[in-house]
Formats: sequence, structure tokens, C-alpha cells
Amino acid sequence: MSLSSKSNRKRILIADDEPDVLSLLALNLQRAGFDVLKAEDGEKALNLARTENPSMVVLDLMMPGLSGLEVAKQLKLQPATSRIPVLMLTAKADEVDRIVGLELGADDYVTKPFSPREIVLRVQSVLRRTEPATVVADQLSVGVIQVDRIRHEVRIAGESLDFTATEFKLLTVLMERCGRLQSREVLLNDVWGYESVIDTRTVDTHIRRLREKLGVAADLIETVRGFGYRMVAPSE
Amino acid sequence: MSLSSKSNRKRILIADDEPDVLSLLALNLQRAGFDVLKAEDGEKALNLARTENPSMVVLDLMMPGLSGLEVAKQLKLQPATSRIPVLMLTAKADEVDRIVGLELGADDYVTKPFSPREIVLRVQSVLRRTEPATVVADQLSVGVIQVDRIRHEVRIAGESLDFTATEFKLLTVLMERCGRLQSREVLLNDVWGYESVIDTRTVDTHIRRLREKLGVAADLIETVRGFGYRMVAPSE
DNA sequence: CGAGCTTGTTACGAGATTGTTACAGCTTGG
DNA sequence: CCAAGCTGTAACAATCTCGTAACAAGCTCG
Repeated sequence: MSLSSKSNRKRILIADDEPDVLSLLALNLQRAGFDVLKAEDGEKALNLARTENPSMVVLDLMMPGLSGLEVAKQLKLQPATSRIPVLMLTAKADEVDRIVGLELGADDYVTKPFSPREIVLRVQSVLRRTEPATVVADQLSVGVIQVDRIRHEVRIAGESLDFTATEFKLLTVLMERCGRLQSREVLLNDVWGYESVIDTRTVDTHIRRLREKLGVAADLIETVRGFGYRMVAPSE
Repeated sequence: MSLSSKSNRKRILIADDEPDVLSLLALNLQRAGFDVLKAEDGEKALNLARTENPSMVVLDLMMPGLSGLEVAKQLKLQPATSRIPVLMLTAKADEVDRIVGLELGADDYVTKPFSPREIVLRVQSVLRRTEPATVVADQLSVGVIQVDRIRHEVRIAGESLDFTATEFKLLTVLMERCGRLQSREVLLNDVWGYESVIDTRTVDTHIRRLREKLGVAADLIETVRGFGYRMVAPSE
């Protein structure tokens, strides 16, 4: 049932010993477009962080066994994992003071009770802060084309249109790299996924289908003969 | 339901030191149905934002005195204003990189030159995104469907109908988010609860039962292949 | 208890989606 | 202008998705 696309989505590792909290966070993060790795305890979290190279780690401070604090410390110790941002969940506000006193390696923290929405916002903002190169915008717009990735909605000149899963993905990839040439290989990789064994001509077919649906905005997808395709902003 | 004046229109605060830009934006936003507050500099913008409780703030990045960036930071610092969405106007695309590095609190940004129309679209989409049904109405109505949540009553074209608990919940969730796509996962989460371990196909079944009972209004529930379902207002 | 209702699961078929292929038209370089 | 190579287009088959119906388990209420 998943519209899976491992390649260019960010992986978030979350660790909490309460299954409910874990599921809730996972669901909301997935809904916000992240891939999620779940860990029920500190040991598992540490292992996953080392093997799966997540973009970010969300840790519950209080866990049986390895606490979130210890996991964070371990991560900071090794070069391979030392730069992974850490968002710490803490039960009480006054715990934070102690943590800060301990020179916690967390990039941000949230005190319980928190709303899942808040966590998602924090995760996004920490990612934005720590990875200036890749801004993840939910809202894309190029010329008359507007895309809301969260709602999976596309509007052409204000009018809502439906796209299939593949078309949608292809469109958003082109839009977020507007102005830059995308080779068929890159598109195959980022739209269809790493291990796909798909003919490059397939890209052409989907580009055609995209253009057909885009109607007046079809011109925004340029063909660069011999290389691939490029979305262009309309010249004013 | 009300044709009334100021009360239920959204207030947008715009700040720019160029009078021309300010007027142009104000005009277009008013035309789009918003109330507009104008500020010529950062200080005034900050004051208005604190006293007038706007739904959203549009800030020019470069202003004499307090810059848009500083205003945004100030807003984020205080709980009363920290949740107001910020749309930032920037002169050049490469300014954006610097902004991101500076931990911008903006929800979206637009680079100059921009069309007023584009700003209006952005404002609308940011508002759509950041305001997930703040009003909980007892009375819902979409097309010929009318729901009274207190009496637990549903009327289709005036005729009363019985719905089961699940059907009722599903219907109201769809109605309150009329026009917006709901994935099966979201529906499972919001109708069945997040700890439920239920197959996504179950959603399909209940959608079908809903449509069956809705009769003439069945068309109001759209299927968005590959993603989920959406309730639409019949006017479109 | 038991009939009837509610609800989640499952099977299946129609139809949509999608990758492939063939071919025609176009661009490019000589 | 021609030949070679790309790309646009259309058609096709494999696959996937969703609507439909049937079924079984659970629940309610007499």
C-alpha cells in the first residue's frame, strides 16, 4: 500500500519506549513526507542510527536501558554519526535545565505533553537549520503551476487537477529543480527509485503524459535534446 | 454562512518600505477578500502584529530600521505571535540561502520580482496549510448534505437518514475537510484512532457504504486514485 | 440466547495506471 | 539535402487499484 520511494525522502529515526507515542509520531512524520525508522529502546536506536544513516534522530530522554541522553552522547562520539541532528523529548520542563547543564548534544528539545504537529514542525525547522542546502518546501510553484505536496494537490492557473502517483512525483521533482537540467537517469533515480530497472524511454512517455495534462503550462517543461528535460520559469 | 463584514475575514499584515509595492499588494489582497493592514517599516509592522492579531504577515526582507528578518524573529519569540505564518519577500534568489542560514522563521518566501497575483496565491496556500480547521462547527453542510453533530442527525436534501457510528465519523471528517484530499492513512488515524491496526482496504468498504446511503449525494465523495478520497463542493 | 445490526476482512473483476515497443517526425551534423 | 539519432505519439500488455459483494466475528437489545 505504500507509494514507496526510498531515494530522496529524509529518514527520521525516532526512539521512545511507549509504543503509542512511537506510532503517533511515526504516522505524523510519514504524513509530512518523511521516511521513519522506529526504535523501542536506546540500544536499537543507536544501532539504527549507525547503520541507516538517518537525517535526524528524535530521542525520548527517559528510556529503560540506554537513555536518550546516552544515545546522543554515543552518537556525538563517533565521526560518522556526530553530525546527525538530535531532537530530545523530555517529560518535564525542569528536566531541561539539568540537561542543558550537562551540555547535551541535542539540537533542540520538546517537553511533554506535545502535539505531533509540534514535533513535525520542530523536525522540519531543525533540518532546515542544519541543512541549508536542501530546503524542503511543502509548497511549490512555477509559473501557473502550484503544488501542495502535503495535500497532494496540483493547481494550474488556480484550477485543481488530478495527477497519477508517478506523474505527481515527476512533476514535483522537476519543479523543485526548476531551471536545472535533469537527465533521464537522474529522473529515473529520483522518481522511480534506486533499484529500478526501467527503460529511459519510459521517462519520455511520462513527460508526454504530464505535458498533456498540464495544458497551457506544458511549455514549462523543456526538452534538452540529447540530455533530458528541464522545467523553466516563464520569462517575464 | 454570514454575509457579514469585517468579523470573519482574515487580516493580513503587509510591510514594505516601498509605497508602490505596499499599495499594489494591499489592493490585490483586498480584492481577494482579505482585510489588509499596512506598515511602512519594521517597527510599525511589529506593533500592528502584536495589537491586531493578523492571520498572517507578509514581510519585505530589506527594510530600513527593523528588517523583515528581525521582525519575524521577534514574532517567533513571543507565544502570542509565534504561530502567525510569515511570508517573506526577498530581492534576490541568493538572499534566500543566507536567510536559511540565519534560521529564518518564515513559512514561505517569494523572490522579487513577483506578481501580486503570485503573492495572493502564496498567502492563500500558506493559510490553507497552517490552519487545520480551527473552528469546530456543530453544523456542517456540503452541497445537499447537512449534519448536526449535536443531534447526531444527517439530512440529504432535507430527508433524514440513519448512519452508523463509523459512517457518521467518516462523513463528518470528510466534510470538515471538504475539498482537501485525505489519504487512507489519515482517515484511519482520524476516524478509527491512531492505535488501530486496521487494513486500509477497510476505508474503501466504509466509503462504499457511505456512498450507498448518500444516494444522490454520493458523487460528493471523490476517489483520488493512488492517494485516497476527497469530498467536493458540488459547485465545481 | 438469538436475531439483527455493525464492522473488518477477503475475493474478484472492471477499469485505470504504467512500462514497453514500434513508428513517424524532427533535429543535428556533415 | 541526406543520414543518423532523438524525441513525440500511439498502441498494447502487465500490473495495480478500487468498487462490489459476500462472509464472519462482535455487539446490542429484546
